[in-house]
Amino acid sequence: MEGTPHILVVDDHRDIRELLARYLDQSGLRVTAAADAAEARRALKDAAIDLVVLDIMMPGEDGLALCRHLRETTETPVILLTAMAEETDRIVGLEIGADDYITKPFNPRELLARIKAVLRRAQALPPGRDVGTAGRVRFAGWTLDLERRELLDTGGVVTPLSTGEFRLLAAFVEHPGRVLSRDQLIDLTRGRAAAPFDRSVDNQVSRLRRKIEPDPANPTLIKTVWGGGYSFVAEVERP
Amino acid sequence: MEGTPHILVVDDHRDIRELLARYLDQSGLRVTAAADAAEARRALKDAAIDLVVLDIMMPGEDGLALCRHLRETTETPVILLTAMAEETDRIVGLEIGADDYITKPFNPRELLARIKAVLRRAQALPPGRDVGTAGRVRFAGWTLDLERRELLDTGGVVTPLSTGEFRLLAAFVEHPGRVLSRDQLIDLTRGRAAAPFDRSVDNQVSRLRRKIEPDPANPTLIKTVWGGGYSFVAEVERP
DNA sequence: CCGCCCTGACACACTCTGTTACACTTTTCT
DNA sequence: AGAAAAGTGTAACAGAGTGTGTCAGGGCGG
Repeated sequence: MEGTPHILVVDDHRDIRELLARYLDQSGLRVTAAADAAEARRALKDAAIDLVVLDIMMPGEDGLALCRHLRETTETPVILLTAMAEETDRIVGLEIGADDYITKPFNPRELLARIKAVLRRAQALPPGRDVGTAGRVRFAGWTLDLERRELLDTGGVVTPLSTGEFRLLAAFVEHPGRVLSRDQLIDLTRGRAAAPFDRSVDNQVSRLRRKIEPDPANPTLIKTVWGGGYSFVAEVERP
Repeated sequence: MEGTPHILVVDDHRDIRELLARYLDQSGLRVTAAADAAEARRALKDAAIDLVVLDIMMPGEDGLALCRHLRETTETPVILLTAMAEETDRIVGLEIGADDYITKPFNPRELLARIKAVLRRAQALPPGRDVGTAGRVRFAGWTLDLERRELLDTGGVVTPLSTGEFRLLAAFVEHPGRVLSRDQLIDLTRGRAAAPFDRSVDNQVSRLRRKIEPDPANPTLIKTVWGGGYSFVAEVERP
């Protein structure tokens, strides 16, 4: 998220859409407006949207469906607009993964406050798209090139990694020292939920250890946390 | 945060406090209640709190002050309770760093939905250097590396600790000289409540003593407090 | 001194994890 | 396109980590 945050407003009511766009624009945010889900998807594809304000009551594709899709495929925060203070709608919205919601009629100032709150929370999140900052990281003598997806040893020789191994290692490198559950690792590496008795992570970890651990039988880089998951304990340097 | 999330409810009104505690408890969460900021601070110190529900209108230390303190010193999410739908209060609350707020009177179901939403977000992993207050501590010749989850003797040789042993030792090191009940230890090490006749802590203490005590039969580091729990009496240095 | 409760130690059952093998899918090569 | 290779998920087994039950020993109150 560089410079001014870019907000996408999705609402089929032209007056509300334009009112919001103008107000947010005057408040120093960049705004793109969309009248339906299709337009919204186009905007999300073309621009680097930082946050979506979404009316859930829309003709055609439902707002909730779009919200769900957003949550499944991206990290972009969503604030829902609900037409009425229908409580079940609210709860469904939050459970579907929206970051916040606000009921019409609402005060633009309050919406702005919520936008800022959500953006502040999301600011710590990775700028998934701009690979420019990805670059290289070093740990325990290894160098991982996140752009070229290559792992180099001290001599600069490439150690081949499969896609899954690379993603797993990248996930670890992005969260050093933190215990990551199998659920979280599956989410980070493949963006989907885990199956009930999913052992695939164990397998990938085992394969990765064989490639990067000095002694795979006594791991010093990827530690197992019994009943919790795995933790990448190596010191990570970002140049 | 593993196991059931532990919620701290802070409200000076006894009826609201107990109503909330009961409702959240029945919803499968663990709950601790506090009547004022002092109690709240104590609870935050003693237990591993995952989220705080905080009334901002309280006698003595202001709720907002406690909120600010939380945000400055920890990552624990906060949901504010505001007595009236005073808009400025709302915005001030969000800008102070609360993760959400709800105005009284409120529906417990909605609060529950918000709690779940905030917890889900908190679990969504801000990347990067998020190791918290980790580091190294030294005691009685041992060095415990909280990041790498390793225990080193005077010669720098690693003494293998299981996950449970490491967590127990970490809990002791974080609260030196303090008597910790079995309940508290289970909360701190596994984030869940204790079973009625839980002897697992005794067992873990026994196993840990065998590894770190010079003479496990006469413990000098982990002292037993008859009828109270255990106390880590070694001097802890944090560099 | 005696009964009671709490604690330490041990054994065992159970759960979780590492590894291997293999089937299935995807990619690469010809 | 088909065949070969690599990558990946599932199943199975062995081993380590952990919780529970039991018994013995020691503190505490009578």
